[in-house]
Amino acid sequence: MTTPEAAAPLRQRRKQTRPQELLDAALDLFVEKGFAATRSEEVAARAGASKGTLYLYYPSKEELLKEVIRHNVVNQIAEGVEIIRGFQGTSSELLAMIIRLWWERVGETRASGILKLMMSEVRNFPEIAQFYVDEVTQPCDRMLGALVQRGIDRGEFRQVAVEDVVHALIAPMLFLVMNKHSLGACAAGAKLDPVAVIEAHIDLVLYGLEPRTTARAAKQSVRAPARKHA
Amino acid sequence: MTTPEAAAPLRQRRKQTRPQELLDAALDLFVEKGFAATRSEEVAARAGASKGTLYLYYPSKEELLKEVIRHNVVNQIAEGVEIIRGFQGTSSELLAMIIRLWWERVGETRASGILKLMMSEVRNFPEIAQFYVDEVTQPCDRMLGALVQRGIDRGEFRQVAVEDVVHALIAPMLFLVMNKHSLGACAAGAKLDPVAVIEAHIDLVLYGLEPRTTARAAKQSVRAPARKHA
DNA sequence: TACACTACTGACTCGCCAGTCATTACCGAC
DNA sequence: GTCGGTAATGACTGGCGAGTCAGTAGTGTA
Repeated sequence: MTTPEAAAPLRQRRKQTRPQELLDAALDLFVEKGFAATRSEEVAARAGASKGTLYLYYPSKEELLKEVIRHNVVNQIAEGVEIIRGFQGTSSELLAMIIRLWWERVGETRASGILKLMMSEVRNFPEIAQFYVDEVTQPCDRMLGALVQRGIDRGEFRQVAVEDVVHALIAPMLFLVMNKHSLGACAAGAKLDPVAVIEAHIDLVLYGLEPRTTARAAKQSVRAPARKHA
Repeated sequence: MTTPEAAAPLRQRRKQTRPQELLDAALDLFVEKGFAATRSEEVAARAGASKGTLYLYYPSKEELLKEVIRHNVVNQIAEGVEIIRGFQGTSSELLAMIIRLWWERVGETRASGILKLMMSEVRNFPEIAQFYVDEVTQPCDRMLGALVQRGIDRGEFRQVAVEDVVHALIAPMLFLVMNKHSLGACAAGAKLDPVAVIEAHIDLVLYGLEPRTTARAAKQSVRAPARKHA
């Protein structure tokens, strides 16, 4: 029962770092347990603060959620746009690079939790949904759409329904992120090897996008009776 | 203040149909609002019953959730296995058929909500997670793995990392279901055309799986420095 | 050392909701 | 029709958790 010689103060005054620490704790817990099932005191505790401190920085649990989203969504798009604009190589290389880069910068990081959070909670917060669609989903679709169109224009990709192919491209990223934050995180035998899946996806898709050069390829594709898009 | 001439009884006795009605109501609400944010009285109300009636059939909210999962998961796999076993045509046709059929029988129906429910809630219920992985995820992976392997064995598909390709195949299904139950359900401009995306996916993937016949195809694929699987 | 200022704390309040159970309404048997 | 059994009800309780605020402890200044 002795006092440690260099006892840290029981209360720490860290006005500068609190907001970020609280946001990080909130993101982790909201992703793990869901918004409604997370108690605000837990968030504070994980950030090393008390409940009162949390409410000092964020006026309500819902505002905290909104701030978590806003904070983690900013800057996720601009970088990708710049990369595409300045890129010199083939569209295949560019597409593969963008996919790998996204996984490295977002998929593997804490920020990927935002995706799960959106999918899980968004129907209870329609304003957040609209914000996310406008600021993330649509810019992202446009960016990838431009990339695929670039490939078609340069003769590197065959003619495809750009908009729909974009969604088929994105899907495995969502799949991996959801796995990481749900089944993969808590059930035996459900954890995937993200890099392997990504490489399989890139391989499949780039080959699938190549201009058709064989007679067999041109006619053997199994088509549906009707297509919506040209 | 007159009594209607053919007044329906204020209390309806329907012991046979109650459980199913309660499960349906619970599934809808859990998918829409999340488990924790759904009040048990809401579930009862949507099923046209009172809270007491709900607890007459299910001992707790959590048991209700488990029953919702169990009830909707049964029989989802067996049918697919039978179709594959008896199929005579090419593996491409089979793969395309399975994907379209799944969308028709599961993706488009209320049962697809189970997928969102699992993704969103499962970390709070590890036993459910394990049950789902054992009963759904893994059988499904094995089934599709067998299908892809069939294609490779018959020379219809090129050599690929079967396990990883399977996940790349499944991903757009998850993507569409999540869209349907989250952003697509509540934000303007986020709704997808599932059939178009599925057809783009099938087209891309079947072409991507074809044996490589051109010299260009064999060498131009953009490969990662290292692959985990053979 | 003393003081003023402010970041921080956690016991408290109050409303909400899971789960209960005494009462009520329905229905088939006679 | 009436009676016994049971399906259904909803007011009630107990506990939990979001949000508050009077008090406390750290920090800069003189």
